[in-house]
Amino acid sequence: MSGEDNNDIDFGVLDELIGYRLRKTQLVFFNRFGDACADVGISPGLFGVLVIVKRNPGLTQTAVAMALGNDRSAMVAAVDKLEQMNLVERRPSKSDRRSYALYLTEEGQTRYQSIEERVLEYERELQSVLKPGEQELLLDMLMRLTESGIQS
Amino acid sequence: MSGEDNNDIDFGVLDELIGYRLRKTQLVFFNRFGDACADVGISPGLFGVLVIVKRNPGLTQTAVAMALGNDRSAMVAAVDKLEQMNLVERRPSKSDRRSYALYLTEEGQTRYQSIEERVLEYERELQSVLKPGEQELLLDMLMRLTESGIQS
DNA sequence: TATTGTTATACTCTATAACTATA
DNA sequence: TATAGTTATAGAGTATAACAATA
Repeated sequence: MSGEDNNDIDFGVLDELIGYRLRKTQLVFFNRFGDACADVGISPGLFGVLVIVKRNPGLTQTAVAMALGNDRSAMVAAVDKLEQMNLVERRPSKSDRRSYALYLTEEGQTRYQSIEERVLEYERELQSVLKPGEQELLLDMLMRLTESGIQS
Repeated sequence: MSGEDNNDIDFGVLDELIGYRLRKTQLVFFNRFGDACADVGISPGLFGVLVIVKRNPGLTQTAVAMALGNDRSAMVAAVDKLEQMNLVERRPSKSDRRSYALYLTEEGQTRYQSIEERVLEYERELQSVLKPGEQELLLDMLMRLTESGIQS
C-alpha cells in the first residue's frame, strides 16, 4: 500500500514530525487489524467497545462512549452491529428507564477470546521489530503525548 | 475531547495495544494541527503535499501520491485546493503531455515558511512531555513499525 | 497495452444538532 | 432543566473502477 521507490524523495520536515509518522504507523496497524478480523466483521472501533463491555459489564452506552473518547451518537450503530452479531446485548436498566446496560452475550464471551487472540497475534507480529522494553516505553510515550493534549 | 472520569474503567487489553494507543495519540495530534492551521485552511494531508512539492519541485501528481502513500485520485482535490489558495501551481510537463509538474507558487514559497513554523510550534508543544532523546527514539520505533507492515 | 489525470462513487469514521422519553 | 438513546446529516479521509488523452 505504501510507496515503492521513495528513496530519492526528500520528505523534509515530515521526517521529524511525530504527527506524520503516527498517521502512517496507525494506518499500518489499522490495515493489519482488518486483515486479521475482517472475516468476523470486527473493526478496531467495534473491538474497543467489545473490550470495554467485557471488562465493565453493565455500563450504559454513554459511559462506553466516554470511556473510548467518542460521541455517544456513534454508539448506536456500533451496538446495533454487535447486537446483530449476537456478541452484545442491551438490557433495560432497572434504575433508569432511559438507558440500557450493556453485556456480552454468552456467545460473545466465548467468541471474544478468539478475537482477542487474533488481535494480540497481529500486534505481536508487528511489535517483533521492537527490542525488549521498547513496547512499554512506546506505550508510555504515547500515553504522555495523549494526556498532554486533552485540551479543547 | 477525551474521557473525563475514566479512572474506574477497566481498559483490559487496550492498555497493551499499540494500535489503540496510536489511534488515540494520532487524534490528539490531528486536532492540534487543526487548531494551529484551521484559519489558513491547511489540513495534515494538504500539508504533506505542500512539503513534498516544496522539497521536490516538478514531481507529477502520481509521484506525490506515491511518496505520501495514497491513491493518485485523491491528489486531484488536494492540488485543486492548493491551487485555489495560490500555494501550488500545475505546469504542463514538457516531456509528457498527460501529466503536470507541480511547483510552489511564489506566494506558496513565502507562506510555506509560516505554515511550517506553526506546525513545528505545536509539535514542540506536544513533544514537551518527551525527555531528551525520546523524540528520535519514538520516530525510530514508528518507522520500524511502519516498514515491517508494508505488506498487502 | 500501459499510464496520467480525472470523475463518479462509496464506505468508514466522526461530530453536531435536534428529537423523544424519561429523570 | 438536564440526560440517554436516537436520528438525520454532514464533513473529512480514503479507496475502487472506469474513462479520455497520451505514451
